[in-house]
Amino acid sequence: MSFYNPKKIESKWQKWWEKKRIFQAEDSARGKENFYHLVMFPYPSGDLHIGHWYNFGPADVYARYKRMRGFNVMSPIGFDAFGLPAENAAIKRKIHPQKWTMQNIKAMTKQLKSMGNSYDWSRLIITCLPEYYQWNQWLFLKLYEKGLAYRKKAPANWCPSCKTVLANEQVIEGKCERCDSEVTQKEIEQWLFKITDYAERLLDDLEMLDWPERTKIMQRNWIGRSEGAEIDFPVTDSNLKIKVFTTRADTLPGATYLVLAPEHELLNLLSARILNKNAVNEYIEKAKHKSELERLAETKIKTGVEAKGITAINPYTKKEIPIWISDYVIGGYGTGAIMAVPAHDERDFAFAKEFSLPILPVVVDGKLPEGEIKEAYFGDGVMVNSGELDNLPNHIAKDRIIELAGGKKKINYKLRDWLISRQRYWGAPIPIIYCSLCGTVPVPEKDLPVVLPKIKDFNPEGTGKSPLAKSKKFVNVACPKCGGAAERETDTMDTFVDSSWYFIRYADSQNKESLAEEKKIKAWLPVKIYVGGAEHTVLHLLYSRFFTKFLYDQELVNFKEPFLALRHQGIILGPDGQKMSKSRGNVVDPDDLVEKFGADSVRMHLCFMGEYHHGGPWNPTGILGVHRFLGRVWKLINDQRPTTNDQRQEDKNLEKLFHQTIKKVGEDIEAFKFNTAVSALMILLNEIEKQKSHLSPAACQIFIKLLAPFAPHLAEELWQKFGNETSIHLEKWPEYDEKLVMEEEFELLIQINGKLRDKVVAPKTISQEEAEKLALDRERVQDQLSKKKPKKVIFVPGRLINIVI
RNA sequence: GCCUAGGUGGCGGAACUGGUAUACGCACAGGUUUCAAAAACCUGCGAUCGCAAGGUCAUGAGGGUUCAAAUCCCUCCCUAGGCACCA
Repeated sequence: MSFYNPKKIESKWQKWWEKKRIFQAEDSARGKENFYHLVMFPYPSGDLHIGHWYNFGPADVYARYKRMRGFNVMSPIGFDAFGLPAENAAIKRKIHPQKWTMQNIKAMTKQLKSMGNSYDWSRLIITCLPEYYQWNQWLFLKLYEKGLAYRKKAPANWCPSCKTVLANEQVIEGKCERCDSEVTQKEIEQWLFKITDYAERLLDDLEMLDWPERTKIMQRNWIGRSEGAEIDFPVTDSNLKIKVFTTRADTLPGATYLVLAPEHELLNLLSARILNKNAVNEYIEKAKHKSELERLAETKIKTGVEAKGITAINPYTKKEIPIWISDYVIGGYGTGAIMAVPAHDERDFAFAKEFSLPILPVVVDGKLPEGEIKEAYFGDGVMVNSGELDNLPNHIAKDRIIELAGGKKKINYKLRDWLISRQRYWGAPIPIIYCSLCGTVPVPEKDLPVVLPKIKDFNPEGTGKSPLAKSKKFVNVACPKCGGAAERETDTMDTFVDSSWYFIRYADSQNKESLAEEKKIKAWLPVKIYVGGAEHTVLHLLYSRFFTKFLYDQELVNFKEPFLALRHQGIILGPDGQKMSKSRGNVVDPDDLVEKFGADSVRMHLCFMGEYHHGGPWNPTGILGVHRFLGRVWKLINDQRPTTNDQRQEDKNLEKLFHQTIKKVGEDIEAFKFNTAVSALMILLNEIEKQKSHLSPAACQIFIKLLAPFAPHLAEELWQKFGNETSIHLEKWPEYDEKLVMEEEFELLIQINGKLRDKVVAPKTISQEEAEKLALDRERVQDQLSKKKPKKVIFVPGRLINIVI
């Protein structure tokens, strides 16, 4: 008798699966429906951590289950290989980003293979290779062609000391992470994708997705549709107008001043008329030192300055009102200016209080408040202080006011265009050439890819440009139009561009002629189920949806949404309940666990830990439970491996439990409730052991099959010990008998006044009369009743009877 | 401040549509086995009163609805994740 030794069997089966190409997905398989199962591809940061395992392990349980349910499953894997850490490593450790990245990929591939997941490695994608990113560039050109890629000045975090652009991540409390000097905003020419053109569709199509409701809500909020009106406020003694967006046009009569964002263009146009130029400029300068988040986080104290010398006219009341500047108004949202109605908006109210500005109520519920106004009123009511519209309900007055003020109705979105320019080396070059004669010229398709050149110096250049700008060989190029001297764009693309379409590439990852062959796209896409972290609820998922819709419009794909179903895994914290990090020293290394318990135990423990989307602190001893369980399974099957002509039958109750377990495990995997599926298997094993009876070969094989998605190596070993020569993972999932799942008897609960007093076994179909009789005959019930008459009897068929006295 | 989840034994967590709260596992305690330890196996394990039978109390706190509430409603407290003062 051998002991369960995962080390002996796991690598053996991993190699066998690879050799036999068990998990390589054919583009079509006879009689089988294609099923595209996808996990979010990892960034090659160095080591696979337990969080990766938590994402990939249980997701693979699902993939294997689907395969056994008769689907032709494709489960691909790859690496999201461009990004900031590689460039940081280059600067810090003098190692080329390419080398660093490829080293990490090599190490992580080895770790990934040790998990024994059913990946189709033949479809591997590495986004930093030209054969991948040329299609990034190709997509850029398509977007450019359709007017959806454009260039404009946009702010970037700027460290004046390092003379470099910083990512948000590199700004720590408003300071540069390297040199600690204060970060400011610098306006530079950058490329953007016009995702806002798709706002409506991105919002509407959420309806058709099987996604977690909270993820949909977050996307809806991010897109942020609001219906309102645009109203022009003429500037006094000028032809200029200040455009304002409002959802509460009914409160226009109460707009007692305007507030402009510090970056509002009008401040430049009218700077000559501003009397307190110094104070205004100082305020604008200060605002540049705040990140948008900081500006918006200052909830209580409002700052601002009046632009003295310029005023505007309220287009409804025709009254002259002052113009203020404050950073709680954001340039990038709406029109960058608001009409302030302190009586009916909380923020305006706080601002008006701070600077003693007039507060004029125009909508009241009941009668006009007397004396000082204590808070803003947001509800509905009737108009007051509004001239001819007085006494009209505000929602009726709204349209009249828009009309009278010369405004027009408008739908506004919070969503902003997607800024894809990165002033960095380690990314896909943007395929654009600037010619002094021809202007902006896209690189012709035939010249793709624009290969990222190998350079040696990754330190910032000092002008805010990418380190690529230092490579004369790269920059200087002949204009594709006129042949004259021209220069290449030196910014690279946001890595989110790479990950916004990678799921399509898996359908045909080796294709050299196109992004992917149409036939193959049709065979596999859209993704049936996508599994990954909740940290991607907005950006990655929204960008992927945008790309898909764009490709749909170009008739390059035939589906509108990339991921039909979505599931998130939770975050595993360190044993101390804190986020895992190397500096805290609370990182759980999956390699150690695999070494000690085997991959099967690790993945099964991750399944068993708790609800999949919850996560939580890592329990260092908990894994022993499933490890023991697998050892017991090993012993059970090995001990009583019977001959194939064994005709023994299980006892009735055990047979019933088998069928119930088949049902439960299948349904739970389908619902991503891996924890209760594992528990059901444990209950079944406990019962088998309790009975101490030998199992029939059929029962043994059913048990192994149920275990196969969770502990694939162990299951394969036991399966083939039975004399089977084909992989268990291509076997059919066992069926259950609906009749055997049903119970004929149950424990009737007997309650008195809602308290449980007794139980009695009864047939499932027992009627109320019978149940009542049964209950009232019980001694314990008689004692409780003690001659009192039941007032009321509640009977829940198949469950309980409650006697109220 | 806003949005979204959550809060159940010593711990991770179960609990269908409101119907046996604490499944399954960890830890712990006692036992079997052993020269011994480990492993394995068996038993016990929410709190409290009781010799026991059994009772009473417990799902963040407080109220409510109901024959019956972890589950539904209201108020409050705490934790996590997200955020964009969005006009």
